[in-house]
Amino acid sequence: MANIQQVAQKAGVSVATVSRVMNNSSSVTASTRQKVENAIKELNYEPSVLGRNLRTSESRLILVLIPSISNPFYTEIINGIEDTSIKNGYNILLCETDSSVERENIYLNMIKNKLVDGAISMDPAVNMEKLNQLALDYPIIQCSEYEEGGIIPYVTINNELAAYQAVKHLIKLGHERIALVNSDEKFLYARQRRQGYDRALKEYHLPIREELIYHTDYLEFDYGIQAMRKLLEVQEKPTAVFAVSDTLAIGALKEINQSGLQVPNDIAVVGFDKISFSNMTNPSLTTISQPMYKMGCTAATMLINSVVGKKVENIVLDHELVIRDSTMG
Amino acid sequence: MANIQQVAQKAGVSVATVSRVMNNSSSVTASTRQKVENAIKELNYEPSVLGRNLRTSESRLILVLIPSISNPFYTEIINGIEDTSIKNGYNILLCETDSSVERENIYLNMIKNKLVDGAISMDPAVNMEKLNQLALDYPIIQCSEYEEGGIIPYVTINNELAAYQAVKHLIKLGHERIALVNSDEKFLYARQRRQGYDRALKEYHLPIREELIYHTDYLEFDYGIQAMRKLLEVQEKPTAVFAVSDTLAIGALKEINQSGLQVPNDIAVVGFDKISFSNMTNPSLTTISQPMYKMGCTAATMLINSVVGKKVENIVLDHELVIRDSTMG
DNA sequence: ATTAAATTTGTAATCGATTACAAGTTATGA
DNA sequence: TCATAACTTGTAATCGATTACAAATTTAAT
Repeated sequence: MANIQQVAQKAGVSVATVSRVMNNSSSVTASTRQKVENAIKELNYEPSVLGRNLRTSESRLILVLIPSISNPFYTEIINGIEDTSIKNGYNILLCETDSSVERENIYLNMIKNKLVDGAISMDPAVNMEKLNQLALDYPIIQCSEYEEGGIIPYVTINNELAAYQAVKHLIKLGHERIALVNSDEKFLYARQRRQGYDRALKEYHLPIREELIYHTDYLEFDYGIQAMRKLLEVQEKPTAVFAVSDTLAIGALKEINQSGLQVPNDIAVVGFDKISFSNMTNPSLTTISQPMYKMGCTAATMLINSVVGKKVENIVLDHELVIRDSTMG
Repeated sequence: MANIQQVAQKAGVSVATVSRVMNNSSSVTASTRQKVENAIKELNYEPSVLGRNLRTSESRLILVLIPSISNPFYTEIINGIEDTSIKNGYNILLCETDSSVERENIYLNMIKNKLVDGAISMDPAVNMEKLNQLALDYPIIQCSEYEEGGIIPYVTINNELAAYQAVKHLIKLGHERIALVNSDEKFLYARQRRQGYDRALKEYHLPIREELIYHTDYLEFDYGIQAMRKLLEVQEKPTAVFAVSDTLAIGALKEINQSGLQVPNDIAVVGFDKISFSNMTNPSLTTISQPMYKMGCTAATMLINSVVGKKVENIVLDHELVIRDSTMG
């Protein structure tokens, strides 16, 4: 690969002029510009991003941290982030942390090293201490999961309200024994969805039965199966299940079918996220639709604003209850 | 962020010595090493990857190109790539091309710009001309999809054999009208799987009926539904369907259920890939299991070998037919 | 004690760009 | 025509590391 001096030499100009042509910054005569452009073409020159970034200390690269690429919830968000970033001349660097502090550190250090201009974190298990510390010096946005009262700007939905509406929908259908398949309540979204569940039950004077509340360690299908298996062992079985993710809900669906019961007649199921697969199950899944693409776009916009020095505000987006066959056959 | 000269000054040594401590290359006395390490700790110094890479022209970053993050097929491969990379001191940069030449170029240019040390491509729609040209100068590996007789090393499975076995399985169960839901045969894997399908039918003296072969433009669920809808309109309906991806097969399953027919009694279904969802459908999906994790590991190993200058050979990994409920109720 | 060999440390060039400032060139107006 | 303003171009410093090579120091051998 040719470098800028070779181009300058071939064009018979200085490196400064070549740089000016590349960035069409200050004025260059048409004739010299032509000479330089010819040299560039002849040598097939492309500027070294490394050299440039070292000098300008910007990379036009955005770090996106996700816990796991296998969770379909993130895919739409990422599409939003990517589209918005590219539109603004940034590229994204997608990094899977597996919720491992070690990996997370490797990636977060990129921001200190000027390898990226900022980061969007979507990992609920992120090391908030480290993130807050970094956020003092560098642009960081939290997407979907966040810290209440923290210093890092975030985009999210109203989890409490969404859960409330999901459960209320079940209650309106006549259900009284409604199970909750939640994840670990160390996560804020889990606590918020739990609050919504509680509020709906209280509002309709239904008791909160601990035996109908199950916590899983992970959001994968298998854990949904596990959860449902336990819930079906309860003396008075639930007639409806609200799971805090579609993956869990689909696992539950599978286990209910397996046990010979019918959805929604014997047990109704509601999920959360509206992942694309939620429409492929049999029956199709009632779920809360998060505006995932828009969330991604918003997060990216916020981050880029933050990178260029603008002040950004927290944003709460609207969600929607999507009623399908798993609650109304 | 402190830089190396500040550390040198604080420790009362030269920058060269600091660099030596950082890379524990040549010998440094215990006492000076101590001084430097103290200074590093005090200033909270972390070396600039940009400066280092510019000098050494290596980044210890690997580019991974996938067409779409929403296809679950890639997730396990990526896990394999990531684990192997990290074990060898490399990090990965995951990039979604959406099979867009423009985006692809942006990312592929990173390799010329020394932002990454090499690339693993998994995009069947990749611009082979550009990729081949790059491969002359830089380490590149193709994973899963590849070019026959090309110059780029690849890791894959025997697609023809896998398809042959899948169809043979259906034939052995007594099926004679077996539909094929294929993707565009401009892709090598599609042509190979088609060959396997043809071979199995021929071997058992069954006719190849064009009306039972459907090509889709994309691999998403919706296209499986579309395909099945068409196939159900055929005069003599198929009694079995072989789809070249699980996502398509799951779409087909959904459409069969929707139309009131039973899987596998009315129509049997076989997929390809063994994505994690394939076990969540009702009934669970018979499918070809690709060793995705291992494929990822292999691709990463090959690339790293290539980066350090070793010669690498093409590798064909073993697959497996996983028989589940969608073919044998 | 003296010299040679081995080890440790420092100086300065280098990677490939950008950019302030200086210098050179052209255009403008009296 | 000449002074001045406006515009082009070039020189050289800079970003933050690594690393030959040189210099200084320590160790070993006589």
